[in-house]
Amino acid sequence: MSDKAPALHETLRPSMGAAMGRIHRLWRSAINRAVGELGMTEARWAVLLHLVKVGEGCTQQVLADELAIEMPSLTRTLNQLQEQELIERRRDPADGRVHTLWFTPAGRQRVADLAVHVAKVREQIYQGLSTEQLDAFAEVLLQMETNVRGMLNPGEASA
Amino acid sequence: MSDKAPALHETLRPSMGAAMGRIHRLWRSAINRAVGELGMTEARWAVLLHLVKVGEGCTQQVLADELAIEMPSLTRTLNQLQEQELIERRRDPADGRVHTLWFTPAGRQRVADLAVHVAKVREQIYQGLSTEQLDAFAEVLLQMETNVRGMLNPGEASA
DNA sequence: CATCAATAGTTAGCTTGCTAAATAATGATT
DNA sequence: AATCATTATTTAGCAAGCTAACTATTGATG
Repeated sequence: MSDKAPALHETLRPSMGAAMGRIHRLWRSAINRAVGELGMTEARWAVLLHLVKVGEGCTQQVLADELAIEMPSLTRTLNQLQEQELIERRRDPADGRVHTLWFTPAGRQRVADLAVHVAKVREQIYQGLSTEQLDAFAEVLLQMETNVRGMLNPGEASA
Repeated sequence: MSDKAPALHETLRPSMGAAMGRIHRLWRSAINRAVGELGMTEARWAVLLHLVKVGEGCTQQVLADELAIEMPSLTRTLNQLQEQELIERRRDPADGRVHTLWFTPAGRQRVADLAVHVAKVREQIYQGLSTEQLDAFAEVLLQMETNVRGMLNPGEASA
């Protein structure tokens, strides 16, 4: 018993970034499967979800930052969502460079429909995990996101 | 005190999948920045790292599953690594369909060099988090990975 | 008010994920 | 031995991330 197997974190912690990568790919695949029939992909769903989160009327810049994707990626996905008539861009009368983003009525309805499907995937991924575990997990995610954002943008206030 | 703000997990837990997506993108960006000078990308680094993990001599199939990517994605990245003379494919004499994967001496050295750079990123991402938090986090990651893999491949033993 | 740097968004083209279909080798069955 | 399904890998082409470079608008400065 003097030389027992290394503790979990000793073997896993070095590659938790890679683990998040794997889980993200697997999860994306599960979401794509769940929402595909509604003409949706994980990328499009993520945009809709984050638009709910930051609130209608925001700029593309703000939404891209919230999603942690670059503007050109967002532009393409917004084009698709606009094509599907789920969102619309409106020029800001106060600043001609800016587009603000809004749901169409169909878009708002679609978000509600999708949320049901996504919730099912969520439940399955959380299986076997306690509320305490999930809370602790959420807290670490928050801290990590703050840390990486700070690392990539060294000269920025965090709020 | 009857109507206080919702607990952290109440607001965050619904979108932890999205949070992992954001963190993965941000982390990938940080890794790309850290290893770019060595002619490396996060995708290539991940392949090297997982080849260390599963061990030389494994098949592409096994490595792809471990990485949670599809075979065609792996094929392309292996081509690049072979081009850089960091790994080599050997035909399995016992089964002509199979390629087994091996590091070149340069490849083994490169992994060691890269690990140093990646470790620096890791330290920054783990800032402000205790050993206990990271252990708990690792455990939840493990469970989630098991859950999603099970969800995507319903008819498979897990080990 | 003319110019010039900064900002929001787009376009073009690369990387790396994916699925579908092709190729090649194996193993089971007649 | 000939055929046929299965398995490992590759090829081809789409999806969605990225950077670099472009356009249009703003706002600051001479």
